[in-house]
Amino acid sequence: MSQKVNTAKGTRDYLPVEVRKREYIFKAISEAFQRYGYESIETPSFELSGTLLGKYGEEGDRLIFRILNSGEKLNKADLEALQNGQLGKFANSLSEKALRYDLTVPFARFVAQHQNELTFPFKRYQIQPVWRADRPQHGRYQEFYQCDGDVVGSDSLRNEVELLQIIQQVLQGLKLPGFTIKLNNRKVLAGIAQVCGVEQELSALLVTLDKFDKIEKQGVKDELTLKGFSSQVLDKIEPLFQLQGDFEERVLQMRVFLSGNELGLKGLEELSYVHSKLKDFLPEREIIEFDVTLARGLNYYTGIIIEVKAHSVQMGSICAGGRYDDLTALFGLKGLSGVGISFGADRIYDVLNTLNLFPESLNMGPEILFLHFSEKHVDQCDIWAKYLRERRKKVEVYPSAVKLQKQLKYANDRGIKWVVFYGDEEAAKQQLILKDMITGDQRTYNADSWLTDWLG
RNA sequence: GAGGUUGUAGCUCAGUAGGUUAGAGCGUCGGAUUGUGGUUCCGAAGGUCGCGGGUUCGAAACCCGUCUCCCUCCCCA
Repeated sequence: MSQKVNTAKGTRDYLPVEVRKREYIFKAISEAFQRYGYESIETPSFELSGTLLGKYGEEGDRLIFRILNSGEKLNKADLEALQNGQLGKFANSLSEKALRYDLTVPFARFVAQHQNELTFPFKRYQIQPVWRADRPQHGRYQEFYQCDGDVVGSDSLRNEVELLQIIQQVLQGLKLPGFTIKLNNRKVLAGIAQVCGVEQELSALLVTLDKFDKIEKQGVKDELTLKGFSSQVLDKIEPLFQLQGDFEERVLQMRVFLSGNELGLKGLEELSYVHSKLKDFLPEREIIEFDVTLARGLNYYTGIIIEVKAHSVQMGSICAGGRYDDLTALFGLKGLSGVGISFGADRIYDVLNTLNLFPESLNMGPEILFLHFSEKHVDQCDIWAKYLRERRKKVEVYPSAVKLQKQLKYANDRGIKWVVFYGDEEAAKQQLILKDMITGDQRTYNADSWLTDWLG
């Protein structure tokens, strides 16, 4: 290699062994969704800027990759805006398309656009890459795959329950030893703000509250003080840091905190309902946790908020989601409530890799390789190979008659278990040798009957 | 978007008071073994020292810029 080459920042290549592992994850997720009747859809990699901009909060727009206009359209560049330092306006004049930032907003657009072609409640899953102009860090990429499942057109909490079951099944299916599903509810958070009389500063309060697990109580208080919250408010929220016990016990404590606040109590009721239903389904409900400080979630969430973290590995959340009552309204379709979750496939990959949880079988290549002695004998090998492939075996015939040492090394490197020796010596005796590359054992078979003998 | 850090062979890394021809291990390739791999032994190939500029008689090393890596914010899968 004479020139230094690299993938772009925050992106990476996937070698065959990595693709096998990724497909293992995708398969676990898509099969789980399918078992619950979700249909797969796809949307374009990029959308009109207007579809995406403004949907993810003020910070969100900054992280959206913009696609530069090409050709004559560049003449539309608003140089005046540039002169005046209006960078946002200038950027908009240069770009009218953007790479999707997540799968939820494009899905909302999709539902609004195809409302007459869909049957509601509509359940879909979608596995595609998304792009964020974020600064790469451990477990954070600029291109990564999300695996979303959403239900729109039903406000039943049974959908939440179903999605949580799916999460549990996927993660259990992937043999993840431990994980915590944290739940909260936007209504509870709104209730907290109302009780404290800071409804106007709701999002400022939530952003800080959400950092509780990281910066702890004092850190939260310091930051809130810095943001101008009064000491009365700080005193008022004190009980939020003192919650103890299991899910229901915490709900009870919050009932006291939110007593008289209709919205907040409604949120608690929802949480309680979801938790009680899960009890019937999930064998290990202790992994379900009520976390009042969980505020994370995009600003379109209105109900339940979900976040999942893996145990015994330091990594951000591997799955997140929530209910959004009005997302499609932004695209002209009102009165349609949705709830969804999003698995972070790349993070799940990193977790499974770190904990060495991928099955050993993923390292295996084709099952059997026919060594190539000469064109004369390889024709017979092709016939056998065809027979085996028709029986769903992964089979290779080495392409040329290079020295055996090289062919065996090839088999070894590829993780091929069986190799077949069929050269002059074997052909003369109407035999072949089958060698087990793992144990090193080899056995002679009759060339006419080995297939049935070996296949059993 | 703000701050910090890193970059030498395919990989992991040595290499500074600036000084001939930039090294090792692993991997790769060839041979020992022209019909037996994963072990061993011998040998070989492989580097614009991230990129661009500057300081200097002389830069992998010092300075500036840029890109990348990793980290802290921000935000999030």
